[in-house]
Formats: sequence, structure tokens, C-alpha cells
Amino acid sequence: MADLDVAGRETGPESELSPEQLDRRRRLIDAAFELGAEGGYDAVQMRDVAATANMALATIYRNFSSKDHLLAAAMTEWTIRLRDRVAQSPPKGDTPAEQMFDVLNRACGAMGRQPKLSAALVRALSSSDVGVRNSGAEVRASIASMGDPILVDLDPEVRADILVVLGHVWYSSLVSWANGRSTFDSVTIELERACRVLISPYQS
Amino acid sequence: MADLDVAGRETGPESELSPEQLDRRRRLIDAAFELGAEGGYDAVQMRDVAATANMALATIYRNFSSKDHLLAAAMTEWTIRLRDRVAQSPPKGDTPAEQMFDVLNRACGAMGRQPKLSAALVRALSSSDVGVRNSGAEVRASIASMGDPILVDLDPEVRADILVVLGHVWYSSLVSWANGRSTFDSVTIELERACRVLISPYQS
DNA sequence: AAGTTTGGTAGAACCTGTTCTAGTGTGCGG
DNA sequence: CCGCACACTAGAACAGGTTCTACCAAACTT
Repeated sequence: MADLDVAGRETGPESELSPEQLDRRRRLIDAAFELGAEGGYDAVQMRDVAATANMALATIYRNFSSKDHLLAAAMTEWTIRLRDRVAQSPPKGDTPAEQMFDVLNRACGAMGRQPKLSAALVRALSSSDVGVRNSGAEVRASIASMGDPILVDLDPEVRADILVVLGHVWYSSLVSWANGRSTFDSVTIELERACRVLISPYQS
Repeated sequence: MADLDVAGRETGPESELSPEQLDRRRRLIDAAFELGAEGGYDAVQMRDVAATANMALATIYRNFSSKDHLLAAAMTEWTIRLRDRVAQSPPKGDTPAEQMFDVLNRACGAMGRQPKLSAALVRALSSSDVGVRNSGAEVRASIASMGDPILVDLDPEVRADILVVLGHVWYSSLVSWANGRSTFDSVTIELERACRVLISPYQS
């Protein structure tokens, strides 16, 4: 276990975690969801998380390196659920640009329905905490994987470039929104704009 | 002055600020630059800023609503200086995509030479503090204004869309870097990629 | 000139994320 | 059975951003 610190445990082999530890982790993430849904980022206070999850404050820090790490782990879970749900129904729209927008917008729609929680999770994603790194990468990978099938007809390199740029737009506009600098509608607008200007010119 | 709180003062008429106040503001931003250049975001501690600027802690909060607001104001200044410097020499490159990349990359190059300071400023930009809003918008406007002349031949709407998307990429990759999630090189790579995939297809 | 307003100062106090201390089981190799 | 390692706990302690208290001085009012 020498190569697994509290931050790395997140990505380490699951088998390293005992059932009790998995249960604690679950309770912690659920507590984060609960408090975040009610009052957003500021309401996710570590003492309250500990109380809600019925464990000692110090125990949280045995599982997560920081508040942001905990929230980012919650974000990872949420994103994976989202991706699976989005993947169930085929994208609407006649052109790849429209389809891509539909997929991204559906994913964001779920966030719009839980604004306080989503804003809290997104805010955590832009923390400099080391434990957050992997979560951020996983979230991005989920986003990319939602869009990948839509662009199958494009040159692989161009496709990858487009997806990466879309990831940037997705992240940047969500952070703007999560920090209260723009309305949720503007996230939609930015995504639509990006899909249009990025994908349309490549349509054969 | 009823419509000017501590956050709004930033954008209010300059005439509202007395010379003494302007001097204090100057000393504060300079202190932020100094401490940030030495030790990055964490080293910009409000008690130290106060000491460096030779004023009381509470006085800082009369001029800026938060640490992040102070750093964001510093970022605004820095960006304006940067823009003016970049505007002096014409962009290198044969195509608009290359020229745009050259401009953005020169701007980022200056940041690479002051990594701790730049990272501190960028980190502040993603704060949810209300005072930061305007600074963020101004920074973005500066970025857009650097690129605007390069794309004169494009349809104005497309041009605006491209600049906005580039702004997202710029912001997103810088935040990644500032939070230690990627190297500075990757900022360059992301910008190059975005310019290529966004602009090339629109070249007449 | 007295009063009021404005902005400054020193320093304590407060809040919340994070860490530390000391002590309590619990499982396990010997 | 002993001792040890390890995860957990309660609660104190610490750190740094932010706010509060009490006080002061210059400028403006009348």
C-alpha cells in the first residue's frame, strides 16, 4: 500500500477497501449529496457532513484529502449516472452538431434540476486539491464518451480535437454558472454555440 | 453613492475615488503582485498583504470584497498591460489560425515567465466572490480584443462565436494549469488545437 | 468652533477547513 | 493469551479569510 495515500486511494484497486470502508465512503458521499442539494457548496460543512454520516470529523480525512475531494468524488458518481442515463435514448437532431448539442444539453439539464448541488460539485472540480485531479479527468472522459459516437464519420484526429474543445467549453461555462457569473440558460447557449461553430463546417 | 458597494466601486466612476484611495489601491495591488510572485496563491495572505502595503487589515476590505477580488483586480491590470504589449508587434504566421495562436501564445508566454503569480491570479478568477465578476469579464474582453483584428475577414457572427469559444478554451486550460492539473506546455497545446480546429475550416 | 461624516487603525474575535492528541476497540501473528 | 497494528472517535487546537469593536483624525457642515 506504499503507493496509495489518502488521495490515491480513490484510484487504487477497489479490493484495498474493506466493506466497512466502502460503507463509510458511501455514507460520506450521500451526506455530501444531501447537504449540497439543500444549501449548495457553503452548506457542505465538514462538521455537518461528519454528523450526517454519523462518523468523526477526522475519519472523513482518512477517506478524502479535502472537502473538495469529497465533492469531486460525488461529482464523478453523478456524472457516471448521468452518462448512463443519457446513453439510453438516442440523440435528437438531424445534424451531428444538433445531436451533440442535444446530448450535452440533456446532461446539463439534469444539473439544472439540482442547481445547488450541481453548482457545489462543479465548484469543487476547480479546486487545486490533489485528490480532485482524477475526478476531474474522469468527468471529462465521461463527457467525451457521450459525444464520441456522434462524430464517427469525422477524421479521428479532428473528432478528438472537437471533443476536447467541447470539454473546455462545457467546463468553462459550467464554472461560470456555478460561481454565479451567468445564468443556467447561458450554459445552454454556450454549448449550442460551440457545437455549431465547431462541428458544422466539418459536415461533409 | 447608493448604488456602489465595495464590489461595485471597482466599476464605478473613477472620480469617486480620492487620490489617497487610489494610492491605497495601488499599494494593495502591488503587494498582491509581490507576494504572489514569490509564493503563489497561498502566500498572498491578507495579514501579509496588509503589512506589505502598510495598512490595516480591515482597510483592505474597504477596497476589495475578498482576497480573490484583490487578486482578480491585479489580474485585470496584468491582462491590460499584456494586451497592450501584444498589440505592439504584429502576429506571426501565414494563416489566421496561426496568427491567432501566436497572439494567444505570446500572452500566455508572459504568464509562463511568472508562473506563481499567474497561477495565483488565475485561481482567483474562478472564485465565486461577487467582486470577481467584473474582473473576469474584463479579462475575457481583453482576450477577445487581441484576437478580433485577426479575423476581420470572417462573418461577424462566426467571428464572435470563435472568439467566445477561444475564451473558454483559454480559461479552461489556464485553470487546469493553475490548479496543478497540467503543465504549462499543455496550455499551449490546447490553444494551438483550438485555433486549428476552430479557424482553419473557415478560411476562404 | 462644535458636530458629523468618512475612512483609517490596532487588535480581538469569529468561522470553517484541516490537523493533532489521546484514548478505544478489534483483529491477528506469535 | 500477549502485544501490536490499524481504523475509528471525541474533542481540542491551529490556520487563514473575514468581521467586529473601539477609537482616532481629517474634512466638511452649519
